[in-house]
Amino acid sequence: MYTVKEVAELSKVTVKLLHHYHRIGLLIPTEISGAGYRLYGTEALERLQQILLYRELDFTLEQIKELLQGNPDRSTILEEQEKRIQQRKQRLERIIETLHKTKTSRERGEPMEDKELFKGFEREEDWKAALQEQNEYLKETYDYELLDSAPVEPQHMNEIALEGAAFMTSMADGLRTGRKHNDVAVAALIGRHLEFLKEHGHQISAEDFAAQA
Amino acid sequence: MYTVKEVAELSKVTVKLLHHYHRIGLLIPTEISGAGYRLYGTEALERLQQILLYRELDFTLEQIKELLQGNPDRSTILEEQEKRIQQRKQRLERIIETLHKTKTSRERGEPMEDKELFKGFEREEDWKAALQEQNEYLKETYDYELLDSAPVEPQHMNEIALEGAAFMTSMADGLRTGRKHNDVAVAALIGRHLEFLKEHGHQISAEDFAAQA
DNA sequence: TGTATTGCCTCCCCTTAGAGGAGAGTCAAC
DNA sequence: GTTGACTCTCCTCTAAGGGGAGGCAATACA
Repeated sequence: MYTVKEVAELSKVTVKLLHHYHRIGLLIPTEISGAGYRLYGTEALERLQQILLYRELDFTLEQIKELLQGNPDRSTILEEQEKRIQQRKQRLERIIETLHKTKTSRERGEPMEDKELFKGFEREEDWKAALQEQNEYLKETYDYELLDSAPVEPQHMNEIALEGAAFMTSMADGLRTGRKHNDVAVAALIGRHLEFLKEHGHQISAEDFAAQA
Repeated sequence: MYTVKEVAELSKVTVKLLHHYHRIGLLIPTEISGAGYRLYGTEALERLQQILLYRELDFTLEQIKELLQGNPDRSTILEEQEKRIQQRKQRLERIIETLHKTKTSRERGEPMEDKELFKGFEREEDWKAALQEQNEYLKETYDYELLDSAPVEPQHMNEIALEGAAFMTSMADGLRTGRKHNDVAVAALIGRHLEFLKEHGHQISAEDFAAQA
């Protein structure tokens, strides 16, 4: 059992926030001591983690409350949350792209089109639609190419293509920003990539991958 | 010159927000028409872009105002903004990491340490410090690890590293500029890459390479 | 030329997600 | 038994807008 201050330190939030979440019924302490002190157990901490994740995704506290009460299946929630965070990351990537364009066009003295200035600032719904479009485009070109090789399920291939693209962009980004080869983020990235390949039947040893890389 | 609605559509914000930014003196229209209509020119749009970027980085509007008035050098601002966005992206990556850990430890039924639950939720300053630490740690372990594997000639490794880097950058560049997978330049690039690998004793068939790619 | 629609304005109040602080009780340690 | 750190409730304050009313302005079209 943790007190407010302990929870606050553990989760890097303020005590005020815990009060607030209690008051609005979003995170009720596991137990209240005789003196009225809030005491939180592990399951409350887990709930707090969920809350903070959802908050990171710009859900309102009201929405978070619903999400957490309607759906008791934590794994599904986690899946969803990851998808949304990935989307958000991609949005940031797109903003970075726009930033780059702005910088280079400015160096060259070429003016940018006004509407170009705002790519990446779409609301997430628009953004989702745009992704959808691109996915379809990929599927098409991808299917076309595939006629020469083995037939595949589009669903499956799509997944692979997306993973690959994500991997490449992330790596390229790392190179561009001078992130070191031994950075933890890079290692994690590669780890996931290899795991993904393995899962999809293209096993490759870390050594071979390293040699090629 | 654009009216509020036009600017709103261009930049995907609401008219209300433009009113608001005008009222607090953050974004003053280039001109006010006889009837009191707000009219925005390109330089106002550029300022709006800056504002939205800073907002994305969680600066308060007050801070943004200062940043934009104190420093007239747009390029420096852009540089800074990109750094911060990159940092933010890395923070998201770390959160994703934590999410993954939570998921797998949950699948295996192993409980997670309470404090582990909150990695990635640090405020950005803490977060920067943590990254620094980890980098150093990795550098150490990396050197350490290398002792166990085969000794290599730096000359040779260098060559390979250079080829690899060149290949990656070229590919990344291609992706970024939307060059198609079946572009002749890409094919040539891949051809050279495969040949290089072969020469250096890491033969890989075109099929395997394609599968992995 | 009139009329309808759409767009714009100001003004005022509402909301969300907390932060700040006052005043008072509680706990642990020396 | 006192002190210092911690906790509680209650109240007010803030930032960043959103909603809507009431009233001009501009455009479209018949």
